[in-house]
Amino acid sequence: MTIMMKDSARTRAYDRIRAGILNGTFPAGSFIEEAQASALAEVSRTPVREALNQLAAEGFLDLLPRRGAMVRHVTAQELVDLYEARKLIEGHAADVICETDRGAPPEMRRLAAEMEALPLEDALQHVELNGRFHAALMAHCGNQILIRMSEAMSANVTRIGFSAFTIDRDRRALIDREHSALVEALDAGDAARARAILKVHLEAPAHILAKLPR
Amino acid sequence: MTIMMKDSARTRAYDRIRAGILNGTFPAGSFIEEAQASALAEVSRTPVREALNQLAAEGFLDLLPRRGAMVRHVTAQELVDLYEARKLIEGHAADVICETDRGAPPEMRRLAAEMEALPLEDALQHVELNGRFHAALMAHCGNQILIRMSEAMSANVTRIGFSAFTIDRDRRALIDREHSALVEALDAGDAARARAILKVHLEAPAHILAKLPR
DNA sequence: GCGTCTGTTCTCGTATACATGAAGAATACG
DNA sequence: CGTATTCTTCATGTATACGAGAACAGACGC
Repeated sequence: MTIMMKDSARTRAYDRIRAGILNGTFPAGSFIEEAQASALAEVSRTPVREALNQLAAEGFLDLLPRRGAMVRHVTAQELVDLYEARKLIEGHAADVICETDRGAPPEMRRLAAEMEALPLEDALQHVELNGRFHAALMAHCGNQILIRMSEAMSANVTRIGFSAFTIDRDRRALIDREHSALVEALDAGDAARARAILKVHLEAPAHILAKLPR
Repeated sequence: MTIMMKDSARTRAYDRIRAGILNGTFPAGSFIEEAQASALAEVSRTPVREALNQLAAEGFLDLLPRRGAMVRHVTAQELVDLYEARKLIEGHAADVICETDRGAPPEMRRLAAEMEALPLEDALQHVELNGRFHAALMAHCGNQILIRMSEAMSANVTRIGFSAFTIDRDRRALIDREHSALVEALDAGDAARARAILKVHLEAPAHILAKLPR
């Protein structure tokens, strides 16, 4: 859905609950009680329920009838699936950009530079910018449906990123290099190279993260 | 989301409103008033609101703050995008099936046969079975994320199918033939042929429907 | 005659009260 | 002492009441 409203009670509830899931206040497997969330967001249960519904639609929660809203475990399989789907969809976007032959979108280059310039301790910002880098790629695929799907997935990618932002120096340098390489491939209109880069860029982390104890 | 509940007020509201959108009770561009929907589903406004939220998440409605829920127009561009996304995702599913080399899922063959045996006047059933045919293809792609995306899209595909179920005899015969050809290609493990069939199978209707006056 | 302003009305957004069903604890029985 | 059953408690699901903002219509001024 992702219809962003100005500043309603529902939005506050959504934001705070989502943050709570990301930062570990609501750990995976636990139940979010409506009264509890209601107190956290300082609103009544009605907007809380709507926020929970939206979060369930985005894959953060499982709504068990008469039981409540359980924070979903991100399974290893789901993680692999998620990155495979991204590879498929972003690969398509790369194809389209190469076909139009107008080079990489300028935001991608800007974001890649920004990420490289980031101090190592700013891991959260790195995750955030990474999301925007890939969003910039998708934004030029010319297909609103795929863009919406990508947005839906990026929520879960962010979630994983947060839980695994203890990325070492080498790994982050690698990510940045792959981003630069992708931008160059797109500029050259070399679809095959772009796909190859996306393949390693999106396959490796999936398998590394999947093996992580969680 | 697609969390199927047993038989709650929310489910009744969802089903009836959805049917109303499909059958034209709520035409595109019109506003669905909560009181009106509440009377239609014979439940109170609370479950109606939750149903509207879900329908908005699935792309049926636009929720305008302080205005109401407007039934979305399906634009020609959106239609083309939708079919392109399906081609991408179902093409991937075909690849996976061909790689595993276990042939087409038996349900696909069964559904294709069922569709061919259908009397011409049973257009609604044809649309329904068509959805299940493609769902059967997706079910074997081994990626839950892509399956969920496909389900989300199939709602809109059904909607378009309903609005355009004045398909002539020749067109339906063509669809059935393409389905059979797809099953055969999958059985042969011929990924390239399967993709080619999906290409025409999913590109043609998009452009035909996009040109339709609506 | 037209534009604007204001008042009314209608619908949505939120809060709260009530009903229903499930989970857990305590007790009784084997 | 262990197990089954029942009762209590508590959270969710649903209904309803209330307040706020927007659209529309009528009247007034230009």
